[in-house]
Amino acid sequence: MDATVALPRSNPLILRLRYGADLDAGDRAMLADLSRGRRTLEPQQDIVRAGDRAAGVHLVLEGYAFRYKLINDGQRQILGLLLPGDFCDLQSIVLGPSDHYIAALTACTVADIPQERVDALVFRDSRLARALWWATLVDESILREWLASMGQRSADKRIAHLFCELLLRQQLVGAAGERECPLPLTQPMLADILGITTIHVSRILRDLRLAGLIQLKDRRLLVPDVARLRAFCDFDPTYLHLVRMPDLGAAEDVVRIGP
Amino acid sequence: MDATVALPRSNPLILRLRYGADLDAGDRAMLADLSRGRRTLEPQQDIVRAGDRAAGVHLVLEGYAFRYKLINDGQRQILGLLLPGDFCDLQSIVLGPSDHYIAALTACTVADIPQERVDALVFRDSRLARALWWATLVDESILREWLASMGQRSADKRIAHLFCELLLRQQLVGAAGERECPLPLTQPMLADILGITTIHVSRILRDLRLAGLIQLKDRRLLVPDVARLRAFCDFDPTYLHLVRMPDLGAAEDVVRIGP
DNA sequence: CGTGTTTTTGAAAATAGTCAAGGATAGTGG
DNA sequence: CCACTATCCTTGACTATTTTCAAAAACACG
Repeated sequence: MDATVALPRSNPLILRLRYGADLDAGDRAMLADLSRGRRTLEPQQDIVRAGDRAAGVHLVLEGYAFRYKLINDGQRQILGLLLPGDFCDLQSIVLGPSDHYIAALTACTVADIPQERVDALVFRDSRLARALWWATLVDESILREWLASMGQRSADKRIAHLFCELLLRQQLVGAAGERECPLPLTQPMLADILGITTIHVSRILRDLRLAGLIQLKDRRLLVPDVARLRAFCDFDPTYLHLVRMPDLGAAEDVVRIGP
Repeated sequence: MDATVALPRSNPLILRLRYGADLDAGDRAMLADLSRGRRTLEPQQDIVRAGDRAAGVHLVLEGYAFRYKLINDGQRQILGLLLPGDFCDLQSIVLGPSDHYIAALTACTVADIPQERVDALVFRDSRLARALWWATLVDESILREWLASMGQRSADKRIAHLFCELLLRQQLVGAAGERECPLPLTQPMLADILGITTIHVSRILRDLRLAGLIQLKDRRLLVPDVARLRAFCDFDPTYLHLVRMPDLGAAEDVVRIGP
């Protein structure tokens, strides 16, 4: 990491919450302050284990993490991907012991935020509380879209939809270009996201490549024609709730998110 | 709060929130007060439409409702079932326009709660805010379990798991016996919950019946041996978060929830 | 350079979907 | 009370999708 301290400008949490509420400089300072106690994790290292009674909350600052559950005899379902600016387990302060695992997907840095500091934000300051609540509700909304995808979309559209989502979500925190982004997911992991086998993932990715919809190289995804991929899988970003609510103030610094 | 006044004992919201926080009589009175302006809905009638900018929030008091999304050319994925005591759209106060539909499943009565009253609870009173937040987080937890079920469980275990969940959730609000409960879901609806076809649902229900795991009659589910059904589908109710957190006070009136 | 994981492919088997049709059920209006 | 309609439920035969099993090629890393 480079020597000149972490700038609020590039703080992924602040970037993420822009759509959740109209934060002033003081709010942003408080959020930036949450990112202080950072820690680096190896890929595959657990951040939260099912049953853990958390002493605090974790915030992803760099890299990817993911939620998962283990069903039956060790089958893994990945329940969500956590990008920079995403809280891992904000729910634990209210819900108690986690019902699922969270692990680093890539090498990543997370902030460990002590319980009291979160309590102070969530239960006392209503504007920041609202912003944080917004973030967890967007997570829930993504979960609903994944469930709908799993139930109703064919496997190829399911992958395409996931790629559209990841491209967009990474753009939001400045981690992606217009048409390409990091994609540190192996095929076994994609399989555990999509609920299909690794072998099937391989075949479908080949088909998408042959159809000219995507290119994969060096753990990066390139989408030659974003509009075409979106049309293919019927991608509608409404569920990411990136439109600021009118009564929350002027949207001075809203980022453009698409074509 | 004295015993003569309106039914806090049978108020489904109060029953539901027992696990979310330790509410005193005043809290319970406020919650009971939310159930005042009630309205009756026909089956299939929409409560919330995707895109709606809600003027308030809806709470199910009697009957079932359900969330759903429409994908592509009208395929429906059911995203959750709402039982008495469940909020339909608490998220809308923070998230803005809904990204999905909510409709009555059976005839049901809902309370329409104006925005300001919810704001007053959610953003000012921290104990009730916590209880309400807990409820939305349990919803999210159920959603995660459904996603895991969809991705990793075979169709027969998926149905069995859903039945275990419904039996238990209805017991929590006093709507079910030890081994049986209402099941107002048609097979086409089950299909849209489970992401399989109606025909397949029919065949699997027959198999479960033949295996002696369930009985269906008059829109009711009877489970002859709950432990056996739970074992069959690996049902673990942890995800419903029915264990009161230790630091929230004594669990004087916690209900037993299974063997 | 070897070792382990990831990716790819082929062929067989299992699971789930499609098409078609008949029976059951509930509600409607005569 | 009965026909009439619509939806729901069930079954059979066929098809498509996805998994399983097996094996080899590509790649990453110490």
